[in-house]
Amino acid sequence: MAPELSDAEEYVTAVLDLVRRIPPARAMTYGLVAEIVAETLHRGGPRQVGAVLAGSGDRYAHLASDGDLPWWRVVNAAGSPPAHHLTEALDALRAEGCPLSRDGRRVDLRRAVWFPDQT
DNA sequence: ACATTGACTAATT
DNA sequence: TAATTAGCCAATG
Repeated sequence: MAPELSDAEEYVTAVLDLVRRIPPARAMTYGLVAEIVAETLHRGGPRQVGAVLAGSGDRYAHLASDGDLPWWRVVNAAGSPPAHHLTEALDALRAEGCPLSRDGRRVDLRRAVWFPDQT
């Protein structure tokens, strides 16, 4: 059976599980991820989601299940990927055909945004 | 306890 | 459209 998780681990797990479900060529915003998670855990905000993804490679590596985390599908409210890995994220998004703005520097959220209940 | 920090956001200019 | 500002929530030291 599943091991007991601390509150922090529970939150991290919820975020990672949701992000893993984002289909290729689609995207979610930090705020949207935070809302969905908060529906069940009743805590956290956009900045917490950012903190989880920022630490998914080190601090939370033990919960990140290897490296299969499509972190580039989570962008800010303006559609921009994290500044630290901007080009890498944009390359990945372009590669899977995610709708981008005309200048190709951000996701066209009007077309690409994904909600968990729409498969 | 308190201050700082951040892969955020919405409103304002 | 881009820069600034104030609010936000929880982790960290």
